Amino acid sequence: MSKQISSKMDNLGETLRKLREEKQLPLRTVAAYLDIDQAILSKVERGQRKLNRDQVVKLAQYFQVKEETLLVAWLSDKLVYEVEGEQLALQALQVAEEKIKYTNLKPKE
Amino acid sequence: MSKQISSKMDNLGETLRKLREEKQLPLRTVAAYLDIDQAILSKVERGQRKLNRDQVVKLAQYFQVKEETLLVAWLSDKLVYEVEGEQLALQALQVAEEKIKYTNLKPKE
DNA sequence: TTAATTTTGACAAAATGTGTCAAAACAAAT
DNA sequence: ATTTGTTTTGACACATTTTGTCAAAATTAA
Repeated sequence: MSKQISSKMDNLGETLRKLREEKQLPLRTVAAYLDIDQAILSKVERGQRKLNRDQVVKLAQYFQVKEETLLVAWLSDKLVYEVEGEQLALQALQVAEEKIKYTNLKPKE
Repeated sequence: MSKQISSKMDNLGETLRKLREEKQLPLRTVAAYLDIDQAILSKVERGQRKLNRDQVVKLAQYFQVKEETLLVAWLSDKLVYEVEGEQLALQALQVAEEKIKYTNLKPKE
């Protein structure tokens, strides 16, 4: 069977909420750690706001999870947001992948 | 052999420059059609500025090429820009693809 | 060298992003 | 059922980014 696909698995907001609830922490506490208002964190967890890269990295530390996990969720959320509502989303993603693979292949120039 | 990969093939800027040069048009003319300054178009063709969706659609009309072609180039450029410099770019793109496939699968809810 | 085109960078205006604050809504709770 | 703690909402302010103009500099063609 191939990789499981579920929003719970990959969305940053839901992942963060789950982590926070596991530890029974109020928004207030986690928000304070990030030095932002709890209102923002509430919105982040429900996908209405984005965090910046540094905040995501800090949260990986805080919750003791692999930075990579949260960063991929964060980045892919941004990508999905970018192509939201586009018929050609999938094709664009595939072309973007090829472009990235290509530039990774020859990093010179 | 698989799909050819080259920046010329997929980048919006280079595609537009090629189309414009084929028709021997100065930046001024195409820019006027879009109702923007030629400076912007110059930057677009060299990848220093982005167009918006409507402008891309207008240019497909103008140059008589498939809208889809330019839109995929435009969208994928945006995606590449979004993950520029990220180690996890490829993984994020793949996850984003899965998310899109998934939501396309069940458009309800 | 002139004339046309393209490129560059300083600037302005508009749009978006990022955060605060306080009130409203919700949940637990016994 | 009111209290206490938490979460959600929306109005607001400030900062940053986008999107464009303009004119001068650089480049290309004649």
